[in-house]
Amino acid sequence: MSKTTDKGNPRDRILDTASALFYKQGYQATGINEVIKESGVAKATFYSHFPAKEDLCLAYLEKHSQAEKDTFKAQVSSKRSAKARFLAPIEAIQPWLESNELRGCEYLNTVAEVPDPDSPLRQKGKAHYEWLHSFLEDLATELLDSDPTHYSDLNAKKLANDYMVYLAGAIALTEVYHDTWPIKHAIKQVKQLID
Amino acid sequence: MSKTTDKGNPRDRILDTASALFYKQGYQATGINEVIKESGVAKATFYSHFPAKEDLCLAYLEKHSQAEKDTFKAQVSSKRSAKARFLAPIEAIQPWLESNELRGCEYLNTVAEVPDPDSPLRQKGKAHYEWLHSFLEDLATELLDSDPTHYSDLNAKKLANDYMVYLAGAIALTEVYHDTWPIKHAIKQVKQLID
DNA sequence: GTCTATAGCTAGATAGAC
DNA sequence: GTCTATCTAGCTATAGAC
Repeated sequence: MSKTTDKGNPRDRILDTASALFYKQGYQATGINEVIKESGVAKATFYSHFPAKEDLCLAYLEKHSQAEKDTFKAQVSSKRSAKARFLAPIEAIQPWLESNELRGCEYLNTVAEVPDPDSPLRQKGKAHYEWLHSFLEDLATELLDSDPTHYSDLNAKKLANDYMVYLAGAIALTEVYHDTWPIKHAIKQVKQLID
Repeated sequence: MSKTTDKGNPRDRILDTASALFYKQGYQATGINEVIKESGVAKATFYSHFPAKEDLCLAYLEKHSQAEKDTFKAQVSSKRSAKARFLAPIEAIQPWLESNELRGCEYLNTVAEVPDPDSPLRQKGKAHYEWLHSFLEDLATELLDSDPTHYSDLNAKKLANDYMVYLAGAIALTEVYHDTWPIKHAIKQVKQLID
């Protein structure tokens, strides 16, 4: 329990602890005292880094958002063909859901807990989905440009919209059913969209 | 504020109040004291009807589930063609979302707040989606049987899975974006599935 | 940065008188 | 069924000593 053996600076310890708890238990169900106790910092230290609970949750969402963007970009970069690059994001989601006990998406879950659409927390969630949306639209454009004749009846914007709905539906239902069939189905369907 | 002018018996008043609050504010953010105060009953009266907060939430989910089943059934019954009947559920969802300030689905929202997949609350949510799933599969089967030649390349089970993913994705994203484009897109896509 | 103490409030739930 | 009072516990957040 000595402070020196704990990895990272206090702020990182707080954020890592809070991230795990917010994701596992939810925002409202996680208390500040719990975060402080588990991260092993003093109360004043906590409040010097995060003036309020909402700031902590914002930092958690931001951190996960950055990590997910990096993961998606890396997955896409590792593929050569435009088709494989297009499919990379949704294919990365299944193992991610499985490694998180099918707890679903941190942004969808947080949005569900915060009724006010103007809340900074919801704006953060929306911003992440908007980033993903434009990321997928870029991949769709790249795919369509790679073989204009073959994909002449497809539209990049519409394809990206479709991708988003499949993706969100699969994540939400995988959590509801606590079963992977929805994400497996969505992967098949997104493949079929471009066949 | 006199008790006699309040409509309904105490249990109904409690349940109606709680339903509105749970849906609008969320499960964790809604307090028992708030429900008791707003419904105008005594504390002991409340606890005689609902031994714990979870029981109240279960009753709320059950009530909404029954109402939604009735709505879906009525919408489908009002259509003549198998195609219109098939599309009725998702077409009913857009006005429903709009009339609820795009707050989304009570089951998706509750599932997001309750991490334990074995919780009675989550089981209730799952059961509702399973009912809808089989309802849509019946409509898909009816549609395919109505013109076997035309729909020879479709499969009712797969079609119902697809319908479910579109539907859940549209509801979740409509809440995230606080915009109706996802449900509008999903309606178009489900139509296209059977064209 | 650390610690303890605590304010001020609200939560879920219970008890007793009527 | 009604009411008020209250218990225990937890919460977010602040203050003061080191």
